[in-house]
Amino acid sequence: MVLKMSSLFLRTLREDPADAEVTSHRLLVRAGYVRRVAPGIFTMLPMGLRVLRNIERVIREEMDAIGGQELTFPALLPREPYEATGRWTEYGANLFRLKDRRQGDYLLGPTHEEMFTLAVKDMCSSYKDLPLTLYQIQSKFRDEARPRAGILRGREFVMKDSYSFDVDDDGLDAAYARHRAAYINIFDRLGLDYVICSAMSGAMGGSASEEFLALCDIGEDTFVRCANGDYAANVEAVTTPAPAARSFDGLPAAQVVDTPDTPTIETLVGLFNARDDLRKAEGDWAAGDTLKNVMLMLTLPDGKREPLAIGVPGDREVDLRRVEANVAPAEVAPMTEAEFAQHPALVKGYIGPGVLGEKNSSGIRYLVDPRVVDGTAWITGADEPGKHVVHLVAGRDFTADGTIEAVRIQDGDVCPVDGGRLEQARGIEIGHIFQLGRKYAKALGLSVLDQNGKAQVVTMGSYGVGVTRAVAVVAEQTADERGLCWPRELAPADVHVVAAGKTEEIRDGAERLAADLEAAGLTVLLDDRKDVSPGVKFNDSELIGVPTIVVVGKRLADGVVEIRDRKTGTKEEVAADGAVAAVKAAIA
RNA sequence: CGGGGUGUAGCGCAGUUUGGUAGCGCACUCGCUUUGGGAGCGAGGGGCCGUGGGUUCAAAUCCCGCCACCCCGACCA
Repeated sequence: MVLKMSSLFLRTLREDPADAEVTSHRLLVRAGYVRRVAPGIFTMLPMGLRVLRNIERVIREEMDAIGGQELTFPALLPREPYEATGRWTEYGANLFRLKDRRQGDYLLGPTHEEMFTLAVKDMCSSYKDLPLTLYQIQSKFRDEARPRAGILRGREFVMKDSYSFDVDDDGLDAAYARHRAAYINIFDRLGLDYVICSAMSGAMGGSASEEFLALCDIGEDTFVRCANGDYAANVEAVTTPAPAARSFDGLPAAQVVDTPDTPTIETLVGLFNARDDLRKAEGDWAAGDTLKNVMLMLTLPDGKREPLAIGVPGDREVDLRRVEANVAPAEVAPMTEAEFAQHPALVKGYIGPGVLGEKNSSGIRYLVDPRVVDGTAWITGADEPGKHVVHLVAGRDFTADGTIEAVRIQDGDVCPVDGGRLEQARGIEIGHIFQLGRKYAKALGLSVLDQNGKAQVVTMGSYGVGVTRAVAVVAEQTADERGLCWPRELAPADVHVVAAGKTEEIRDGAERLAADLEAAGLTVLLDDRKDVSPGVKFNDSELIGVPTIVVVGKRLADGVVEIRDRKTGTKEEVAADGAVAAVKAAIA
């Protein structure tokens, strides 16, 4: 195929569009791949569509390779199935809802668990029909509060979603593993730099869950990884290795101390360090030796509110997103003054484990950071104005109701796998695999008969790839200061032939070469525009980002054309009559 | 939903402070020249200046309201 730029529906922009900030958005618009229609809604122009289709092809090949069967559900869906699973309301404002002329409720599908589940219910009734993996590549609709970064986060976007159906948990594990391997193949073939992160399965339910995050500074997800490369996790899902419990032997008795004028943890620690009689066994007291108790309110799905106290080392902040992930589906907010007032046992600024806990005077559930293990000694509030308690030992002087991952993760935190140092990085979620379990099958009545003729609720896995997003992420990761720079597998063409010069010889030579390359099975982008100077064509070729560029120009008279590598910038002169072979060699 | 910013030609912008014929660059059309890194000269076409009201002899410009969009945050795949 030869795409002639003289007639191709393509227009490059000399200047950056004013509304584009991030690299991929800027370049995809400038190079004529996409156009914005409305916030978070984009048109794929011919060049953009070619890249999108290439990504889809890679995904189809890998999904088919693990036995996935492709189908397509409508995007316009009736309310009822989503009512049955509760998502008509639970999905919230992000769901595009609409009415038909008879006032019937419809929605634009944000994801299709319900439809897949019902389709399998419709078609399958025996364990012999399973295992089964179905997938589709289709437009999804989510009414994002704030679409951003061009096609990176849109309100309409193409997604590959697949679902596995198994009779038992072993089957689900196997399906999950197959998808994981397929996703690794997909993202490797897309040439992406990514990590696989442990993730929370969240409100969707289910157990195992991993996210594929493409490394990217403009990414919306923060994750941590171990410097040794053996661990990566979404911040919500990071687990803190609990230190071994220590013996109580030889620990001083707890002691209540007057602590006037200690408004901050620093001043508090300073006071204790200044008192010889309150010395720590070794070294000085530090902020991390204090136990800070943070009061929160949970809002449960049924609307009930419930207080929660969280104890963390004083040098750490509480990360509400992590708390929320761990108490899902409840929502979390700091306790208000009015709510404080309803709990007389709480002395603001001096709250300690003395009153916290379901068995103590406040009756408030008390969860602590995993670092608070038996045998650790703390400085914390004494539940009286102006007083703190020191040498308060966990397991001896107080017991919490449990532990919770609540502290904001910091660089240097300990890796739960090998004890190495964790570091934070930003990423963009391009794939997510997780074990849904039986939630949807149960809600929609999907079961099959097993060998014994007994009905078994089917267990499901759910696996997604953001296809539109992948276009942006690949652009983001590969672009340089000159423009886009596609990996071969995804490029809108195999080779970009530039006719640099307006003589008939040059134009004919370029057209002949394009035809020869086409005959050799390559897709060719041919810059045959007349009245466009070579400089413009060179710049456009670099902006557009086809990986191999062949310049047919003044040296054609000597029987020579130039092959350029877009990524490295290297140039090589080859004989014009051997150009096809040279290009094929460059591409291989 | 909170904070900030911007709406003027297809794109990028000036003009608004101090009211008085709507401009510049790119792109587009025609002619001549030019042709290996965003060519030159000449001649053109294209605007309800986001929107509604108000002030005024006169509003892109001043006043009030509304809307849209972008960015940051919250939220979310």
